[in-house]
Amino acid sequence: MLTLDYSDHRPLYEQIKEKLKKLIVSGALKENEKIPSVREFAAMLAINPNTIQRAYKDLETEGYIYSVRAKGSFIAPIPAASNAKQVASLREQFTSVVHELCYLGLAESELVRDIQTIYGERKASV
Amino acid sequence: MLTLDYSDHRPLYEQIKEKLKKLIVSGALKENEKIPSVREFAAMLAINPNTIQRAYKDLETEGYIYSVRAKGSFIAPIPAASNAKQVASLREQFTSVVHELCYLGLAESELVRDIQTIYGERKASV
Amino acid sequence: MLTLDYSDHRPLYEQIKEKLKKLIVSGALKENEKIPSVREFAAMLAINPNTIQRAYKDLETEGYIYSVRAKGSFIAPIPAASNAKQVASLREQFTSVVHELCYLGLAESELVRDIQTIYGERKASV
Amino acid sequence: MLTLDYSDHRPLYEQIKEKLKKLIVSGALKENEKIPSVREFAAMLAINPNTIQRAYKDLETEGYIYSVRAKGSFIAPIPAASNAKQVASLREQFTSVVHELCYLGLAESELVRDIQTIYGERKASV
DNA sequence: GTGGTCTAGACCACC
DNA sequence: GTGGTCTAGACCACT
Repeated sequence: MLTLDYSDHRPLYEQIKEKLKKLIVSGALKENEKIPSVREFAAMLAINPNTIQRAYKDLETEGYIYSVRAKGSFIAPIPAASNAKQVASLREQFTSVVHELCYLGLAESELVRDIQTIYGERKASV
Repeated sequence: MLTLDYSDHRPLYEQIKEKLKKLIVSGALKENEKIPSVREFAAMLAINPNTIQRAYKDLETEGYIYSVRAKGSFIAPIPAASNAKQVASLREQFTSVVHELCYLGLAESELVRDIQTIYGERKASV
Repeated sequence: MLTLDYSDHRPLYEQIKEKLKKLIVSGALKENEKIPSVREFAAMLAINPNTIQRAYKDLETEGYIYSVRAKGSFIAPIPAASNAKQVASLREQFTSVVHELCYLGLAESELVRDIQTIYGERKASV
Repeated sequence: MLTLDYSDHRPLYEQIKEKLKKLIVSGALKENEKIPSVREFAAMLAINPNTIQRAYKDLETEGYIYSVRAKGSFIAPIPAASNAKQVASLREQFTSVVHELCYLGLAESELVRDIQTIYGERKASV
């Protein structure tokens, strides 16, 4: 499902969070789909279950997954009303990265094309 | 010139690097412009000169500034042939953020407009 | 493991970087092999741990080693896609040295033989 | 004739030495050709004549140029018996660079071709 | 015990 | 005065 990169300096739970989040926002994991249990996942990655627990808890707080006691954890539905704070923060990150790519000489058209591709995929899958 | 956030968990030199980089790529600091000396900057921020030294050294190896012994440190000219690895890494970050913003429901047009604004400013300043 | 030359005008951390790099590219140190800890190495060379830290950090950003917090530092796997800038710079150095050796009258065949020996060893060890 | 790079961390006289040496070994400057006087050269580069003096003196010691009092400085003839020490040092540098390029995955044939090109040019010019 | 950050203070080369 | 190196010693996060 995903692989760990020990040469990455971030804590393991952050890596796991990020990779799961990517699978969710990219549409690879669908609404209400079941994800592995904490213990299962920990066994698969050969790490401490607490690390998975922490990642799942954070993702639940951020609204990306939900857990049902004795059932397991599932992908949350796409939020209808988006979190304004979260969007603002991401948009700041977005403009920052665009500034840097512009500085490094990447063509504007390439970025616009990337955006169209991403939005196109999403529409198609909905 | 810039302020430090001691509640931020990232190292001080990373914060300094990031903020200087933003000033450079946004065009606020021009080619060959002198930036404060190591000691001067350290005094302004009330931190140890070694911390500034480290930030400057890193920015120099990344190609954003250059230092001349006994002269000072200066903004580097915009790279003609950009580092392919660096661009690739930033572009990955870009698509990742766009995926997330798309998931959260931000309109495609907003992002495209942001890009046009940023590229427009740069053209205007050249 | 290696010795320092205090009569050399270059900084200690540069000497350490260079010698470790030679051990890596010559194949004396294998992928994922553990190298001495920062403190251990510093004690062996009778220098300050910060100097080793600096050498390790530089080698990590250059992609020759990787460090894992609370685990140690290790030889990085051989890069699949090599850094174009780095190769270009080394190749320039290469042609420059060849020009000089040619000027000094060294036979072309000697250089070609050296190259075949080096590439032969690598193939054999893989 | 040559340009200075203030972002280079080496002393100016070393930069000048290196660039002149390259012009000599590459054949761009021929035997007994006159090179600019110390004061002329210093004026051209807008630097202190002492810096040029130092570069010329070093190049003369190493046998690349010779000076005639009241006449000027000239390119020395190609040495018949080469300095064994110098060749050995360059060859060490050579094998070191080749090892690194091999490690980074550059094809053996590319290096051999480079050598053939360089030696070919020299033969043609003699 | 590991890598990593930061401080304080010294010294060097260069100009 | 500048950038740059090195030391000594403290503290942190993570396992």
